[in-house]
Amino acid sequence: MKTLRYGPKTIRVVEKENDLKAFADFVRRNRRSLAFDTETTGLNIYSPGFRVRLAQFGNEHEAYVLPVELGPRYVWYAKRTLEFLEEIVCHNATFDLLVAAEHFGCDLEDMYSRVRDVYILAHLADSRDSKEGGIGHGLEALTAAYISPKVAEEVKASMRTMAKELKTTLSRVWSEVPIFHDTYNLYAGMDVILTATLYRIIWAKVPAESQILIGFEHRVAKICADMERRGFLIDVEYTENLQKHYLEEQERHEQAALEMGVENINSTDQVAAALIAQGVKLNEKTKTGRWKVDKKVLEDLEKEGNELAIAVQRAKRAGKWRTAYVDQFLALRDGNNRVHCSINSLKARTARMSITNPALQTLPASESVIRKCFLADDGELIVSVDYKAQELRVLAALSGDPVMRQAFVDDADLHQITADAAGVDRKVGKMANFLNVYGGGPSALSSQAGISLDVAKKVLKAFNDTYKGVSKFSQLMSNQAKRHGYVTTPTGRRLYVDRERSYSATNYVIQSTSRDVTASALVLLEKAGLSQYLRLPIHDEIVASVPAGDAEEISREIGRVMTQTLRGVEIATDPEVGGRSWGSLYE
DNA sequence: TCGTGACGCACC
DNA sequence: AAACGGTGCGTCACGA
Repeated sequence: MKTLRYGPKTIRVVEKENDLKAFADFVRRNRRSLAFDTETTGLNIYSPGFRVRLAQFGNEHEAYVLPVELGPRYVWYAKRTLEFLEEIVCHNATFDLLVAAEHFGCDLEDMYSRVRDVYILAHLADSRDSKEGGIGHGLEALTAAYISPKVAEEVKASMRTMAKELKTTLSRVWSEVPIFHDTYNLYAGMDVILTATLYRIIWAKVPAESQILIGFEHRVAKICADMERRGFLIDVEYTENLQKHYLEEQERHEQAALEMGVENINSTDQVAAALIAQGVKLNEKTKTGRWKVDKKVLEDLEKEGNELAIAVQRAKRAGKWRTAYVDQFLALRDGNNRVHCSINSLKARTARMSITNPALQTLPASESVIRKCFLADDGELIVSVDYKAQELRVLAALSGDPVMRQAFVDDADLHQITADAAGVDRKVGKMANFLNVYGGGPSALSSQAGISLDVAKKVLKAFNDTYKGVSKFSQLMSNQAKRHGYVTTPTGRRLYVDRERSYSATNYVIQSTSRDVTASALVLLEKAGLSQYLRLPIHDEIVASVPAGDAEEISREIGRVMTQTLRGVEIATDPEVGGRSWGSLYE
């Protein structure tokens, strides 16, 4: 056994099977609670080359590092430990627990019932990222804020030195470093010691009114972890054909652009220069003073028949859709052609979820091509259940505005009501409704709707006159934000608001409460025994794959379970049954 | 060679 | 009086 020290902290590295006895004694002494972490070769648990290298367990003072890469005996000890502990403390539990489930054979549900995630606690304490004036939620940022900036810096620096010493890049260190490298082992051990320490400190930082959310968030995280693990089947043949198609299209339009003097279609500077050389008059500049060459500018030029604008647009879209979507789907699939995205069930400052690798919340919805890459399982169909006007219903519920509430009781057309009140088209009424949820002002409405500033002001005034309760509610939220620096949602979540942007308080509360409605739906669906069908949560929508024979019935059942009542307002759902592919819902 | 800001664009 | 909320990702351009 190798012993390493970092100040008063001790890291013991199990080097031989004989050392496991001491580890087992340590676990018995610390049965009540230990922090757990893994070191792996990469972040994609399901990619063919993925390996788990180390498993670490520790308390605030002492850690044990197990070289699970070296044999099943070490893996067995890690597994038994995870089954034995009364409490497992992690940072970003989903990753390490999915590793344990997939590579140690542990039961996800069993582990999650005993797990506490420092990431979740940190988010409940302050949901802001460091860029938004908060602390952030990463282990390094939390260590710097709550333990010591010096420790955080030293741990980070040690990784850089290690990469240099091994003559490799930071991203490759994790798969290439020798398993018993001192710095690597020290880092691995310190991770759990810091996690255990932060756990105690951050518990105390969660506001009293938010503590009710702790159990809830762990449940939601577990359901999302199940979805990640299940994965989403892709149509490989279709996706490969699409890849070829976009590559060909991209090259063809790039060639056309080249002949018109643009070498790099993604360089807005080059495109602007070429357009000006043609005698085109550009009107708008970006805030850093460069010519603005975005979709709208290019579309306007296309209407005038400008060939370069057409080529640039086509090439950009084909390139982006290939690299950001199609290529990624193929690269990220596992051996069974399933894609396992990462779902962060608690991400945004409003607690909204986010999905990455690939970003399945942001696939094009205007066309079905990209979503057609995803399939329901064999013998199943895609089902999508979304909330009807979720955020506006939540706004009606929280503001208590009688006109808006009644509109939803009557299932009336809220956008038309706003439009009629302002004497404008339904389209503008709809924009005004959404803009109000986003905290937008007259200039935003004016440019978005293509109406004059005066008319935009009148429309917003009409909105405020029609829904007086909403105006009052916005005032209240904004005043609370100014007075305390934060607002609290009905679910008990504290949301800090920038003082100079107090107008965003209403949006934060509405967006966050809406997220909690969808997150509650996941918990309700699991309780109802429907969670095995779930594929993705997309803000106000849940995507599922269900047996074809019972698709109609199951979709209605999912819709029923998801339907909730908030302060007397029904947050109603709209179940849809598609075909075999996800894209079938977008045709 | 890397990290970062700006820009643009995909979604709710 | 005026105030557009929340994400992820690819590329370019630039600087350490």
